[in-house]
Amino acid sequence: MGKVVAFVDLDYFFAQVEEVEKPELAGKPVVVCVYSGRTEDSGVVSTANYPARRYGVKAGIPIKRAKKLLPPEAVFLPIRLQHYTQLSRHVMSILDRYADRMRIESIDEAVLDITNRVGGDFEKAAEYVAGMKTEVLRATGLRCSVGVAPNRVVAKIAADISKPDGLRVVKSEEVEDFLSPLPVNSIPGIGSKAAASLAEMGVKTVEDLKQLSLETLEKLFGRKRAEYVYFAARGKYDEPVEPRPPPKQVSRIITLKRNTRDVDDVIAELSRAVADGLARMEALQAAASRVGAVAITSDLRTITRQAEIRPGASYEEVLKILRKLFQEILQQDARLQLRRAGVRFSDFVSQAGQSTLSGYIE
DNA sequence: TCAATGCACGC
DNA sequence: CCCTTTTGCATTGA
Repeated sequence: MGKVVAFVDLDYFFAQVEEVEKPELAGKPVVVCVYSGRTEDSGVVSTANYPARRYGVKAGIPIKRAKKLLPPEAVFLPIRLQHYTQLSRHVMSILDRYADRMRIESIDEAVLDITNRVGGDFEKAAEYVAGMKTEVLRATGLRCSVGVAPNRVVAKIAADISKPDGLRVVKSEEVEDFLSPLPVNSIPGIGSKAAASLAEMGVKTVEDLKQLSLETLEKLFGRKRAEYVYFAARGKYDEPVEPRPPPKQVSRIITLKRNTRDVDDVIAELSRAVADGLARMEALQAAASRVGAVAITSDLRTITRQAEIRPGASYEEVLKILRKLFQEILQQDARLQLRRAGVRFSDFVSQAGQSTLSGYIE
């Protein structure tokens, strides 16, 4: 028997949370912002609600540009990530009760295998999922969009298309007709770069994409991605719904008050992020054996350097190594100015003889 | 095999 | 006209 998979996506999540908690925002454009602290209004839009989107405001655009696009009644709020995380957990705990197996994809997305819950029946799935949406709404005030399909890729696309507050079921026999007319970038994993190279070849829709051989795709995307795209375009990319494994790396990045090539400045401004990253590692019960410096230059290029550390290295030890790494980066080009700086912990090793390395053999 | 880079995707 | 943050993965080049 084929699977029944539901993909749940909380609508414009962060902005929706603000709307739910502040009824006076009703009907107004709401923009949740990541302020970088460099100047007043420097930073980007994290999420915008639908009234704001009508003016062309969306995730990723500069706050300044959003202010120009929107009328005076628009409301700009700073991101409250911890709060959204709490609400997300609440929602996920509800969703979990509706699933045979669930995978939390991100703060606002989850994939549920509901095959047994609905006896493999897509008609039943529609009602079942509608009930789930209602419970989430009653418990939290939040609306979500849900796609139901035989696998997670198609389910995600169905959820995307149904937004906001949507519910779209795509039965097995409907999958091909559902996918064919969609633009190639509807497929998760095909972003702007991949879509652009495909467009150059005249490939615009999933139907067009299906005409390309595995070999052609391989030349465009490399082996792994080609295989994924090949099957995804046919609605046949399938994998079991399994919980997300623990993170393999922890990183923190900050925007510097001003561009600099002074290592002391960089380290001073980065220190809080380092402490924060170490706290996250502690919470994960993980110890890194590598640490990396991430430098973003004034022209927004990214340069990275890594070094080995003693797993469980202290804050001071980490700062010392980071200082060396940033020095290396700056020395490679005397003209470099850093705009942003970050730290990355990776290559985790865990205690008690366990190994996080997948290739580990007893 | 390792280090560095780039793409994707999310908000 | 301005440019945040986090993680995973694949490719590339040595």
